[in-house]
Amino acid sequence: MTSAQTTRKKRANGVESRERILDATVEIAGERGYEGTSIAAVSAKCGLPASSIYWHFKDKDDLIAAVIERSFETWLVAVGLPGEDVGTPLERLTAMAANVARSLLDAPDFLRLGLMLALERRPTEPRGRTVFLQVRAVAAGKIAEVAASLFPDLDEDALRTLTTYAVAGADGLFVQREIDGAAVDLVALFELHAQLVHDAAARMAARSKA
Amino acid sequence: MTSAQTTRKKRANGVESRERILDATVEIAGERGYEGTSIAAVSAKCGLPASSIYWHFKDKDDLIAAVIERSFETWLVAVGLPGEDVGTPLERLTAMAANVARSLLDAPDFLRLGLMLALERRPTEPRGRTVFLQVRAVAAGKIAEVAASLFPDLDEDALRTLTTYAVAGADGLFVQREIDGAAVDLVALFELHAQLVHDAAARMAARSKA
Amino acid sequence: MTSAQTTRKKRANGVESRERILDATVEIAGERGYEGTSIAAVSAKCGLPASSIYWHFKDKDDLIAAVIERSFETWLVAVGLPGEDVGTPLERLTAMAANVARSLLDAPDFLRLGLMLALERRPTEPRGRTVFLQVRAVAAGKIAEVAASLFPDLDEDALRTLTTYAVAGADGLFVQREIDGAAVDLVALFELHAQLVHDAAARMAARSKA
Amino acid sequence: MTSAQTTRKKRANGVESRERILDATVEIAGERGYEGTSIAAVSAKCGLPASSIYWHFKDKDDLIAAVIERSFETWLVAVGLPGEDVGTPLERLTAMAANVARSLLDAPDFLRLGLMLALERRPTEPRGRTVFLQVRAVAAGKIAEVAASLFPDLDEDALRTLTTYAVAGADGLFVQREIDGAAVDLVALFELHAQLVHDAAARMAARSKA
DNA sequence: AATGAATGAGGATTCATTCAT
DNA sequence: AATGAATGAATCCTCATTCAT
Repeated sequence: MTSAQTTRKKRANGVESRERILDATVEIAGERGYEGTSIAAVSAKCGLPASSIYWHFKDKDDLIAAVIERSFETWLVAVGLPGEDVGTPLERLTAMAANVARSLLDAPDFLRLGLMLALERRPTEPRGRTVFLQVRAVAAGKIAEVAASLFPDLDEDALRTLTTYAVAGADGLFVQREIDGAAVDLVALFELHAQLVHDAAARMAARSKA
Repeated sequence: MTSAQTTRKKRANGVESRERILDATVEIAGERGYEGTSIAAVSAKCGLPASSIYWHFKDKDDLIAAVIERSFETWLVAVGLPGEDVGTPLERLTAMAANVARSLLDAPDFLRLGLMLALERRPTEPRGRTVFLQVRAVAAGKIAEVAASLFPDLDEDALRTLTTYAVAGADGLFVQREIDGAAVDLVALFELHAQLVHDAAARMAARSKA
Repeated sequence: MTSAQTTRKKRANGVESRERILDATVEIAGERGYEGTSIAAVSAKCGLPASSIYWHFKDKDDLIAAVIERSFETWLVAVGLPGEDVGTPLERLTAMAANVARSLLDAPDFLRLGLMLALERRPTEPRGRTVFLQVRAVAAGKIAEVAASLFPDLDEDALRTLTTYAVAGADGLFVQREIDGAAVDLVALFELHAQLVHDAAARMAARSKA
Repeated sequence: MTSAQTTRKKRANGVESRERILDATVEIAGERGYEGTSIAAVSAKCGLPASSIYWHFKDKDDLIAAVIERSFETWLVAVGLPGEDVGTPLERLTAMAANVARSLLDAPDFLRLGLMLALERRPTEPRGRTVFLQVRAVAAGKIAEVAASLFPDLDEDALRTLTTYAVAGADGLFVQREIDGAAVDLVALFELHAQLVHDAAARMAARSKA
């Protein structure tokens, strides 16, 4: 423990301040979206003056993009890796879906905030939206990978359709959960989703082969 | 040409003004969401001064709620009635889904705006959000009705699960279309969705009977 | 009872509307003063649209002046005439003071509103202020009359000083009552005031005579 | 001349800005009361933009309360301490009254503004009104102290009555001066007031003793 | 690494008033 | 005698951002 820490307790810990700002922003942006997130509100919530926020982030856009980035990374860790390659394709898909569902129960802010941004169509697209779409493309890529490895016979078109449908379903179920809260059994619905996607993939793969 | 038309814009017709305001608001709110919709922007787009907007609507909340209500009604008309009772359940479901998909390509304002509001969690819920959720419940009800008539053996639990899944899928696909634009073949994806929901329903009904 | 009154109940009774507007204005202006009184608020309270208020009154200034005038007239009736010429000067003064005090217990709006206006110093004096000052001059004149008749030896200077002091005391006690409410025994204080003014008058008259 | 003075007005001194805002507000609020005081007008008079005013004061309420507080403190200094304990009670009371009268000729802003606020009865009491009433209670307390020391025989009831009467008289005379301007010899009237209060006190003390 | 103070633009909303009907 | 609709100016206040320290 340095003397600076003991006596002042506030001797400039840049990293910690940055983190405090992001924490505050996540909370507010998750509540009120992009426009609804004001620097003043973030400042009030994190205790640092507004001008300090500008020391850590170029502008509001930058701040929100950073929030999405950080939240996505956190989520990626929470979902975990695809897991071992055991069981039938259906078993493996179902396990993965349940895993994702559980990770979404903590309502990752990047998804809620990102979807809000994605639905907007403002002339100058916020950087946060771009980040979200990239991040989402990464996720879609992983899904496509798994699908391709489980059903090698799928042609490219079918693969894209399935991936789109799989991601869309995940989004929709997440929205449902946001709206109806605990009344929605997210894990069960994701398992159902996995099964239906699996069936569709099997059918498409069979047709492709023929 | 009446004198009213000649004098132009002065001493105007209340109903028409109201409509003009709603038209302008739909456009802006669809683009920028709740907070991003400024009364000044609406005023600029519809040509009426901001103070006149307040003659027709109590406040911004009221205005946006009205927009959602009207847009939903327009959409309901656009989707049309469930259609005739012909064909197999699968054919009928697929036709309905395609219908919904097409209607969403045209008049999706209430959905985009509504989803944005639904994703927010602000402490004092905007009236627009409430309206959207009600309106959405109406839509879910209709779906449940159709499902119950096509698969009378479904128990209540299965019915609720299926409805939730069907609505969630629709939301998700709509979001996908908003994000990726024309690259997404909304009609095809809705047809796929209809098929998967149908298969799931058939399976559940069979299990229920047994 | 005419058929119009029976069937419609709202067949244009100008006088009654005017009265309703004044009633509403008195309440609001008494609460919030001149600037705080908005036509919209008056309209909301009396049920008539704002434009109707402008049918009855030229503008806001006119409306408020009318309120003060009417309230003063009501009050004049409530105070009543100076009463019979019986008893010693002190007795008569005390009786008058008690009378005034009792009339002020209903907190006549013209006084509260008038004092608010009187304390303002805006560049263009509201007509309501002028009306109040006139009305107040009338009241001061009556007091001077009584004093002159009770103490004929008072010279003009002394008379003016006494009148000013008497009126000022009344104002001050009224303000006190407004601030502290029922905790102030207005009648007792007015009686004390009457006695002190009486003593001062007697002393001055004696000095004048000498 | 320091660089700060040369750059002029930029990168300014917080305390001084605050003071400038208060100065401007005192002038305007003294003229037009609470509602009549617009932030835009204050901004114009003090040279700082409206948004800067909000850096120093939470809102208009806060600003006006601060004005009253400061003006009262200024006034307290201007009235000065009760002075030395010399002369008869009457002489001392008269000297104090003249002192107060003179101070009211100079720095009466808090009183004029405060009385305006005191006369209002709006549902949500402005903080400025609360501050004024507190401040006024302090003043009344000092008067009661002096009275008690000059007439130790006064019982509590008499003391309260006298204090109320003394304060009310001061208010009323101040109002009179505001209305009639220089035509009112405030010092002379305060001396008369002091004498009458003195006589009343003496009488009450005698009665109390008996 | 931080922050007190400032600022112009813009936010929603209310104002007193008008006028055709 | 009354009113629905409109309107420009003003209201209070918040916005994102800057910059000297």
